[in-house]
Order: sequence, then structure tokens, then C-alpha cells
Amino acid sequence: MSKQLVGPLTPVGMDDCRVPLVNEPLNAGQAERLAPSFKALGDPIRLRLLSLIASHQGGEACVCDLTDGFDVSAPTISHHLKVLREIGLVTSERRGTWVYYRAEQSALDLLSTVLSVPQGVNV
Amino acid sequence: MSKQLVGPLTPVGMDDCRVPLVNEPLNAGQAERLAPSFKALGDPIRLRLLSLIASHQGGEACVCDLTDGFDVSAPTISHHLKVLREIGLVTSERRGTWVYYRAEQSALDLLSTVLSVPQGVNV
DNA sequence: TACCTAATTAGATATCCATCAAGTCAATGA
DNA sequence: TCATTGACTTGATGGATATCTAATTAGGTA
Repeated sequence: MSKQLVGPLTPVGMDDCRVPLVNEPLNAGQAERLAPSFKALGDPIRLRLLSLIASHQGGEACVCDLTDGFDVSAPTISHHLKVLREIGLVTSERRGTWVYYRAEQSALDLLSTVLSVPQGVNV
Repeated sequence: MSKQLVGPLTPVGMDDCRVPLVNEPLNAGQAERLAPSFKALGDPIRLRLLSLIASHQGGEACVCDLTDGFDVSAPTISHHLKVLREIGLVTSERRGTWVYYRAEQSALDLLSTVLSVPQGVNV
């Protein structure tokens, strides 16, 4: 099995959501499943955390790598990481003393697709 | 001037934000300018409204086309449209009795790019 | 003018959420 | 066993927000 032939996995419960919203109207169910993910991205600290994790060497980052550079307390960082984790944008794993977070690229890719504007739409 | 050669315009104040967040960490300023747009998308009614507008025949929709199919009052729809408009995801124009909303594709495209996962990132 | 419809604004309210201090849990090492 | 460090949970609080009803603005028409 060659990995590069495998397409992006769809996060659970999102099977029918991988469609550009400019193509056809989202139905109520799709909108209610997608909105919480965008809401999770709707905080500047969470956006930066996600970007730090996703762009970090090796595709993962230790919490200890994330707390610097923010003007909020450690519990607040922890809270935001929990929000990202519960919505499925990141996963976490404890290894010894440290906890590592990894971005869920399939979830990002799905949201990117929803917002994408295919060439020639509504021209 | 041939229109198809013109790339997507960048919404004002977002010039340096059209970068995938998996490429490098967003700085605080970028995150603070991007987050409100995602927050605006973080409500299922607004997501559906945007999708209805963006996918509508001609790329625009009258408010009167938008109020059906929602379980909320007209002022609530109006409130959500205002949020989308103030963040720059849609524009509006009155024509006679009716007000028409149009999706700002460049804004959608920018957000899609921010969430996109370019091939080969962190492999 | 008076009236009707479309859409928004104003004001009130209930709920949600970001934040912090304090406390707790987990792993490591003296 | 105790102390230390990393990370999270709990509980409280102030501010934001989604929603409604009522009132208002704007355009069209008799």
C-alpha cells in the first residue's frame, strides 16, 4: 500500500460535509455538524495553537512548546487545547512527563474544502 | 482586461494572512485578524445563510429567499446577515423593495487557503 | 396622504464562553 | 516517601452573543 494514493480520511460524522458550500446549500444537519469546528477556529489563541502544532517539526508539539508567547495562563491554554481536541482538530498523547499534540490534517482539509471556491462557480 | 487572469483579491487588512496555517505558525496579529471570520462561520444558521447566498442562482440572493426554512424570527436572520456583512463575507445592496446579498468569494478563498494542507507537509 | 410589505434597529434576557486562582493528577527523581 | 515539575480540572466571574418582541425605516401603490 502506497500512502500517497490514500485520500484524506473524513472525520467521523462528517461524511456528507466534504462539499464546497458555494456548490449547493448546506442542509441544517451539515451546518450543525460543521459550525462547531469553525467556532473552535474562531478564537485567536486557538488558531495560533493549531498553527503552532500543525507547523511544528514532526507534525506534533509538546504543550511545553506551546505555552510561551501567550499572554494567558497555563489553564487557559489547556482549556483551548481541550476545545481543539474535543472537536477533532488535534489529538493528544502523553509520553512520560509530557503531552504531545498533533494536528488532524483530514479535519483541516475537510473545512478547507467546504470553504473552497471551485473555478467557474457562479460566473 | 481579461477577468480570468485576475487572481482572488485579498480582503482589506488580510494581506499577509493568505498562508496555510500548517506552513508556519500564525503570529498574533494574523490570528486576531483571521479568528473573527471563523467565528462568524461558527454558527449553523450563518453557515447555511452563506451557503444559500453563495450557491444561489446568479451569485446573489434576496433576503426574502433566505427567511424560509429557518426556525428563527426575521430579526434573527437579519442579525446573522449583519454579522456576515460586517466581517466581509457577504455584501448587500438594496434594489427597490428588496435587499440582495452576495458572497465575497475572495474572503472565502482566503479562509480556505489558511486551512488548506499542501501536499507533502510534515511527511 | 394613507397603507402595505420588506428589512432592519432597539432593547431586554437567558445562555454561553474566555479567563483566572486554587486545587488535583501524573511522572520523575532525590 | 517526599518533593518537583508538567498538565489538567474545578469553580467562579465578567463579558459576549443568540434570540425574541416591539418599534422603525424604506419603498411601492392606491
